[in-house]
Amino acid sequence: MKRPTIADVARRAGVSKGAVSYALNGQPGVSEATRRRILAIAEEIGFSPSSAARALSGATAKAVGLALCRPARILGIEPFFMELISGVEAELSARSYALTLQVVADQAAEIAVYRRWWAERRVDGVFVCDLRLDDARVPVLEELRLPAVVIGGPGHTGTLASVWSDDAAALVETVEYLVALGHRRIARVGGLPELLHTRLRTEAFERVCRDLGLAGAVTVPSDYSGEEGARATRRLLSSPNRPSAVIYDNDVMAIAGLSVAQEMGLAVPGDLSIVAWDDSPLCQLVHPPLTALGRDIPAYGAQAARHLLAAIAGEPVGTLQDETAHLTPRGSTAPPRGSTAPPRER
Amino acid sequence: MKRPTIADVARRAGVSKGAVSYALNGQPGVSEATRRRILAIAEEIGFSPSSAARALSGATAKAVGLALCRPARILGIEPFFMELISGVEAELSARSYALTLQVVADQAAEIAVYRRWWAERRVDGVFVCDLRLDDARVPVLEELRLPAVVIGGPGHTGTLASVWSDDAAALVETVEYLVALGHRRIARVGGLPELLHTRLRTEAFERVCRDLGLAGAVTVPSDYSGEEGARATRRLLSSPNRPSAVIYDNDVMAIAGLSVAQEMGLAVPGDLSIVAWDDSPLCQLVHPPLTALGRDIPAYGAQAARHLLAAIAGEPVGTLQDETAHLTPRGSTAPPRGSTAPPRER
DNA sequence: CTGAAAGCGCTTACAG
DNA sequence: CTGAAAGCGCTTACAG
Repeated sequence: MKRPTIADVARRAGVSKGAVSYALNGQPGVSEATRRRILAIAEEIGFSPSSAARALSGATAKAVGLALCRPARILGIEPFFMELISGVEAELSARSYALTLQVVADQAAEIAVYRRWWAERRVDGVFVCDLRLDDARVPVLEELRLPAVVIGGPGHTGTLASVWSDDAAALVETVEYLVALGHRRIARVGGLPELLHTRLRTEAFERVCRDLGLAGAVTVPSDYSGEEGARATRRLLSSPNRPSAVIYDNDVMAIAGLSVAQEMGLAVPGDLSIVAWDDSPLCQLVHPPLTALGRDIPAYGAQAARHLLAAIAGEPVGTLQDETAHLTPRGSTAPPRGSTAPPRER
Repeated sequence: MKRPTIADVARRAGVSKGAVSYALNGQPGVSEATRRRILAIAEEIGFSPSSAARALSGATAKAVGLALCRPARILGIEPFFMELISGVEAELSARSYALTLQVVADQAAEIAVYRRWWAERRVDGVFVCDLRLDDARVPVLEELRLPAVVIGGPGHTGTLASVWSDDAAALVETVEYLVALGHRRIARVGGLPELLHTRLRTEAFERVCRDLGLAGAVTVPSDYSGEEGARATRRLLSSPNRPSAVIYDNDVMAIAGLSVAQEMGLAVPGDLSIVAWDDSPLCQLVHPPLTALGRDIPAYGAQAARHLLAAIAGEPVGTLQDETAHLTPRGSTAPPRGSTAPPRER
């Protein structure tokens, strides 16, 4: 089957190629009647402008890029990215933008991908995930003047646009909730320490624990995998002053932690309360169901996509705050059991 | 920053644009010394050929497409697609191919996406997931002559290339394993009934149960969600002749089933054995860890990608069988407890 | 409101 | 082995 071109449409409509182009792009230069006739013919013969020709004539590539820098094992198990992508897609496809996805091994490879995309004019803009402190990607994207939206923050985004959610506030709320239940020994299994949002959560955790006079507010780092979640939990639970509550930086580690606790003969929530970030259907599949911090990730992705399209359109874009994760109490949290309550601080 | 073009490279190298093109594409027409010099200059000034210009000159778009037709909720929770994408990417990026991802609402939308991609010349080929019986996408792709690799089968792929895995054999192995343990009442919670691989599994299940003289080999359909897995399990376990073993078509439903069993006071594996498809890290996070059918999904994706690139290159490609899922016995399966053994058939 | 033409940045026959 | 040129299918000033 031969692909129809703009010339085919022009011939059948009895107009010039220019007229077809104007009609298709909603530009002035054709009468309303002609425009309608041209559109009908394009539709009839299944014409869509060649994205290559369009991009080459100085218009946009009508594509944006997303590079993901996580090993396959972790990518698969974290619902976050797929949910984010779903939300991004919903917004993009409504405006006929394509999403170009690339899985990369490390930051250097990711930067190389940005440079290549830019040189190839393959994308009009990019999303940046997993922001780090002094992130090397930020100055590169600024230098290339490639429109970008950082998914994360606040801060450390240079002059790039960004969307973020206040994890620190959510963490404080969680600690206060646990303290209200009577917990005094709270620990945390954190995500990758080099990620900014991990750092922000850790700082908020230490601050609120200090403010509330809680001792031993330790954060054990991890790579988000179930194995590390289990290992961290074992370490925490076998320490002399074991915590009565643990906050996990993702759902998978929380579920692993729940297993470990049960394995060690500790009742949840009787002996140990558990809170998971990234509330997902998984949290409700286990017993007891997990108290979790959740928010609408597809909506977050949609927000990021709108922001990026605005940046590409040349609109002034800055920092956009999305909703803060909210706590959904479920069966995995309760007041600490009297018999196992930690000794009162003195 | 101005993007370098082939003319910039040609000028600095003191050769024609044609020579640069030949050098870059490994074509004859330039001496080895000149080629090396040109490549060095391209590297130095960060030149990559414009994908649009390249695509427009009749070369390929250097991109392939993947349309996913599942709701966000399900996409996120199934590690399958992200693992598949990881494997696909590994192969594509090694050959500088981009992956264009699109989430669609239904088959009609998916077909529209294929037609648009084709008309726009946006991709050189596509992957087709979730094959159905009499799948409407197959004749469309044949008509468009858009290179495609169906991920699924066997059969029902028309003249399209495909990669598949023998789910029927894996299912038979699983049933035989359960029967060897002493189970006589085996049920199954299946995936979406309209998907071909669900159908093939169901047929294999019914066949092997008939061959082995097992009664009540029922398959309850589902949408792969934890909720439906839980509902189906409740229904199965409260039937008068409840099964002593259940096979689930994915890991999430198996975990939900485990929860339901424990909720209903049934011991796993004492009162109920559980087997999950799609062995994933999740299966080892729960208690007891789940006996599961697994295979290397990133490798499957890589295989599919190689196959698609071969099809795009015009090589004759057909049907490729990938490894069959293998059963990993873990704590969720055991001989049925004597007291709860089903009455002997007579 | 419409038509003829240049130009985007490549690839690829075609001469030399 | 190299250079000059056509052409891919659009968009967009520029004349009419």
